[in-house]
This record gives sequence, structure tokens and C-alpha cells, in this order.
Amino acid sequence: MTVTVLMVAEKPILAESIAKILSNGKLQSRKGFNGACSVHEYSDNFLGKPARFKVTSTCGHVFGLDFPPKYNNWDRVDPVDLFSCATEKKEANPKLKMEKYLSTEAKGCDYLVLWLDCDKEGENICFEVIDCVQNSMNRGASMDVVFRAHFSAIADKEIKAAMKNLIKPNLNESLSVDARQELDLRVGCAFTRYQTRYFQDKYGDLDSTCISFGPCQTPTLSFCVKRHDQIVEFTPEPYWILQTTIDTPSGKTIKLDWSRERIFDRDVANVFLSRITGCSAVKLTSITSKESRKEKPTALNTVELLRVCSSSLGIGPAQAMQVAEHLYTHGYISYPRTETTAYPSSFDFNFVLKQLKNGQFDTVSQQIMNDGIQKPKSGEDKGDHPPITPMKENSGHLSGDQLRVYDYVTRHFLATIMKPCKYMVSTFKFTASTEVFTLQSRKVIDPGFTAVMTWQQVNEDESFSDFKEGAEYNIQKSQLDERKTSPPDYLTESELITLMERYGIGTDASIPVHIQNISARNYVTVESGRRLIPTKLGIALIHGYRKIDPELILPTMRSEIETLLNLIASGKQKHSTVTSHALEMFRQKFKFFVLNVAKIDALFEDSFTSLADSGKPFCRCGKCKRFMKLVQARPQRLYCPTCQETLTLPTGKDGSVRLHGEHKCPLDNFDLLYWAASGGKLSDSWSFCPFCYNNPPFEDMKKGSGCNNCTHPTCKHGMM
DNA sequence: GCAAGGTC
Repeated sequence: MTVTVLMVAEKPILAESIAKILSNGKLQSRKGFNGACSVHEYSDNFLGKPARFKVTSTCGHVFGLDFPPKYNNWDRVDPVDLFSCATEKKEANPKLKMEKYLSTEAKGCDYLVLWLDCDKEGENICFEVIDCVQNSMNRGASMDVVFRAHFSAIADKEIKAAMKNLIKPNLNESLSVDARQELDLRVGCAFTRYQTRYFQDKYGDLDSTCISFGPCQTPTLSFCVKRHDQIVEFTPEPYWILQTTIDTPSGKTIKLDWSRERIFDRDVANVFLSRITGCSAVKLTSITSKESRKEKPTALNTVELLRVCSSSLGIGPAQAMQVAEHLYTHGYISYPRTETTAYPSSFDFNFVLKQLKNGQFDTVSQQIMNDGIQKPKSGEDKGDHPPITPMKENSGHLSGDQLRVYDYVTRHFLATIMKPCKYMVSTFKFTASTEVFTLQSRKVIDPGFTAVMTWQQVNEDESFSDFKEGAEYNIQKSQLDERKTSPPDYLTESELITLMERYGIGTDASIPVHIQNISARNYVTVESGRRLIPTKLGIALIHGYRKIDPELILPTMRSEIETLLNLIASGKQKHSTVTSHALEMFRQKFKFFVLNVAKIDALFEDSFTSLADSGKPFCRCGKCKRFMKLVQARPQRLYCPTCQETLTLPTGKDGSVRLHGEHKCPLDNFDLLYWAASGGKLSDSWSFCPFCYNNPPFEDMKKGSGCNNCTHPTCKHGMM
């Protein structure tokens, strides 16, 4: 009897590769009903029985974590409740109908083999897949019929070995991901909602539709602000260098480098100057030559691609990933999300070189094949995907950013299998009195990989071949130059990526998102040279957190959470113990933040225009201190944001609003109370305070007098 | 509307 085995990978491309390898290329493929995934079928044996294999995939996580709908009303939910309220799993991408798709494909299957990526996220997706298929498999999805393939690379040998050594999915690793999701959700949303509401409509020039906080984005912003602070706090220090010029044999004038480089004490510098002023010439005491080399790069992974795109091509990380995805889906480059910088042992360099034969790299790839492929640098195999390499030549269809990224990927690939760049450095040592000066010249012996990575070329300096050892050369001029130390420049995107990688903030796939976030939320702007300059808002926030609780912005915050989560993954602590401990810790931090938030207010007051100077109507009831909202066109209608009931205020014959309106909300335990200014005629634009509903006549607002008789007891809920 | 992590 033939059994049916369902095998599930993390992405469509992997399902295809695995099926091709295990079926030795004999497979039938069809598109799945969700349009994104495919099913690849073949026959073989499984557990000693003849078997039909169906290989398909998810597209990353099937589910994501969120709050139940009733907790998504920012006006009705106290953010502190987000630390303890219920959470629920929702389909990560409803368009893909992934749950339905997997359960449909699982119908009639006897066994499940999980081929998800071999990291904690992959382990978590294993259990998401099990959830999806357990009701439609022949005998459910108990651990007797569920297996996990553990592979360290997507290569023939590894995949076949994994199939022969199936294990079970790791529940603890999956639970550690559940814990991360819960922590990130509760902490991020609680802080974000609270501070958004707190700062909203309080300052004249603050655009505050969303003031977010997150365990990755906030430390990311903090790096940018830290550099800003270093620049602002920098005090330039004067220093002195001894500038000495000599006459060369060929009659030119040349500047020598002083071996003491620079001196920070003027008197000391003057002592050295006085030693030289007595000399009319320097003596060339030695000429030494040494071969030097510039090493070629290791194979390309995602983070390095992002760095180069930003620093050399001026393409931001999010845009770079989008371009790389396009190049990948159109067959120009290999899978662009990988941490691996080592080529698999089976990598066919000749095949790739032949693919490039008819394009602009024809000559160089031909030459590499003739000269022999040089062994690439060792790099690191993270077991995900091979490094990013070109897959075919540019047939002339690429242009703009696509062409530039493709061009870089190709040059990087070629460079990894070329020779290092070798050059000769000649050092000329001159002495005069006690002082030593040098000159250096470089001469390229073999350009090696810099023939394709032209921006890395060694600059050949002027040749000093007419200098003779032992000869003396006239000093033309010797003087002290006063200079000042200068502050560092703003952080570049590429430096930020390096810092994030070093501190484990975000992943190769999420780093671009975090950087995009801090820009979209108006915390930084991207300036020339893709330098990240923090805005007033970004600076005030980070300085504020630093005043209240510096741990909130520590670069190590993320990795410390990871350390806690790893206790779950390694089985040393229970999921519930770690989660409740970490949540309680952040709940305390949150409460402390709320108690001390006025410290940030003080910074905002320094950075932004006050209400009074803004020229916009604001509430003067004495408690709200916020802008009033302007209601256009239908001023006489109000509605309750809790139960959505609308209320039309009665108007007199002359169109003026005379009466107080009252609304008893059946869904909430307090009543909304409205009143209109007596006798005030409502114009088309009419303002009210979203916190206490204070709504003086518009005419009065324009005069700036406001209304001072607000008595509303709750000052809590907003109205539209 | 909010986080961060997968992936299309």
C-alpha cells in the first residue's frame, strides 16, 4: 500500500529545490490555489513503504500575534492593560489563505515532514503548519507521524542526508519565539499608544500621528542620536604639525610627512621647529620596499549588499532589498536573503562564469576561466542559502537601480574568485637634526580583483625613482601649521547597519524595516551621503528615555531579551516563567515611565513651539492643554466614539445653538456631556477639545480668548 | 493606527 507524505518548506523556492534534489529531477509540479505556492510530487519510499511525496511550502509565518479587536480601540483601553490582556493568533497574510491551503493539501496525507528553515523562527513555523494540517491528515498530526528535517545547507548532499536522518520539531525553540512575539507586541504597543496619546496635540510644530517605541527601532534611533550628541558636545582641540617641503632632483617641490604626525602642545611643537630651522637640507637615510596586498572580499551576503548599496550606490536598504528581490524573481541573481558568506563545496563557479559569457563581463569571466579560478576566502556557512551571486548575464533589459545592483553583485562575485591585489610600497626616510620625515610611493604589481572592483584600486603615487639613498635635498620651507581636531560626521546608514549587526538588533530581513521606520516616523532624515540626522523629535525622545530609564534605549537591550528567550529555547526555563518575569519587568518600567513622563515634556517644551505661540485654537480649561479639533461642514452633528450614536444639537430659528446636549452611552460607564456655547452661531469650521469637549464659539477662538469654564469630570475620551 | 519576525 502506498502512503502519502506531505513535506512543507518555508518558501516556494525551497520547496522546489528540495523536491528536485530528492526526486533526482523526476517530479510533477502544479500551482497551489493561493497563487503563491506550488506543489511538487514524486514517488519514492518512506519508512520502508512505497510513498507518494508532495512537497510544498508556506510563505514565512502563517500566523501573527495581535490583540483581540476590542483592545484595539486606543481611546477605550488603558495601555497598561496591554501587558495582561488576551492575545490571539491571526493569519499573517490573509490574502494567501495559507491555513486553508495547507489543510487542503494535507487531505489524505499519512505523514508530515517539516522542511522549515533551521532556526528558531523556522521551528515556530513548524508548529503553525502542524496546527493547520492536523484536522485534515488521515491520522491527525500526532508526533508519531510528524518529522523534522534538519539541514545545514541547501545542497544535494545535505538535503539527502537530512531526509535519511529525520528528527522531531523542537517545541522549546518554538516556544521561545512565541514568547518573543508576545513581549514585542505587548511592550511595543503599550509604550507606543501611551506616548502617542500623551504628546499628541500638545505642541505647535510636532507631527505626532504615531510616536512609536520598539525594542529594535528605539535602540536603532539611539545610535543616530548618540552620534549627534558627540557632534554637538565636541570641543575642537588645536594641534600643530611640522610642514616641511623640499626640492626634488627633478626640480619639483614636495611635502614630507613628519614621523611625529601631530603635537597638541604649542611650546613642544616650537621646540621641534627650532631644531629644523637650523638645517638647510634633509638627508635621505634609507629606502625600503615592501610588497603589500589588498585582500579580496568574502562572498556576498545580504547585510554586506545593503551596506554597499547604501554607501557606494546611494540606494537605501529597503529600496535595495526591493531591487534585489526583483533581480531574483527575474532570474538575474540568486536568493538575496542570506547570512552565509561561504560558497558550498559543490558550487559550480564555471557554470556561473559561462552564464556571464555574452554580457559586459564576457572578457573578464573568460580570463578567469583561462587563468584558473582562485580559491575564495573561507567565509561562514550559516546553513541558510548560498551567497548572493549572478545567475545570468544582463541581456540589456536592466537599467537604473536594477542595473547598478546587478552590476555590483556580479563584480563582487567575480572578485571573490580572483587574486588579491598586490602592490609595492616604497618608503623613503629622511632625517634632519633629530627629526624624521617620510615619503611613500605605491606601485601596483598585480591589480587582481581590483580589475573588477575598480573603486578599490590602489592609487599609484608619483614615482620617486630619482631619489638616491645618502643624498641631501634642500629644505625649501619648514613651518608649524596650526589645525583643529574636528568632530565625527553623522552616522551613515552603512555604519548603522554594522552597529545593528554587531549588537544583534534586527535580522538581515528586518534591518531595512527598522531603518525605514525611524525615518517614516520622522525621528531621522536621510541627508547627503545617506547620513542619518536625527530630528528634534528623535533627539527629544532619546534624551527623554535617557532621563527616565536609560535601559529603554541601551543597544544591548535586544540581546538581553534574546538571552532570556534562549533559556526557553534550551529548555532551562519554562515559557510561562520567562514570559511573566519579562512582562512584569517591562510593566514596571512602563509604570515608571508614565510617572516620570513629564521629564520628557520638559525637553519637548524646549524643542517645539508652545500651544500659545502656535496660532491654532487650543483648550484653555486648565487641564487639557491641547489643540482643539476643527470639525468641518456639519458642525451641529456629534457622535459618540464608544457606541457610534450620533446626536444632532438643537438649533434656534436663527441657526444658533442654544441647548446643552447629553448622551448616556449604553456601552460605557460614564456619560458624554456636550454643550454648545449659548447663543454662539456655528460657522462651517467649529472647534472642540477632544479631551473635555470644550467647544467655545469659533469667533471667540479666532480672537484667542478661548473658554475657561470647562467642568467636565473625565477629560478622557475623544470625539470626532 | 501600535512591535518584530517570517516572506511574495
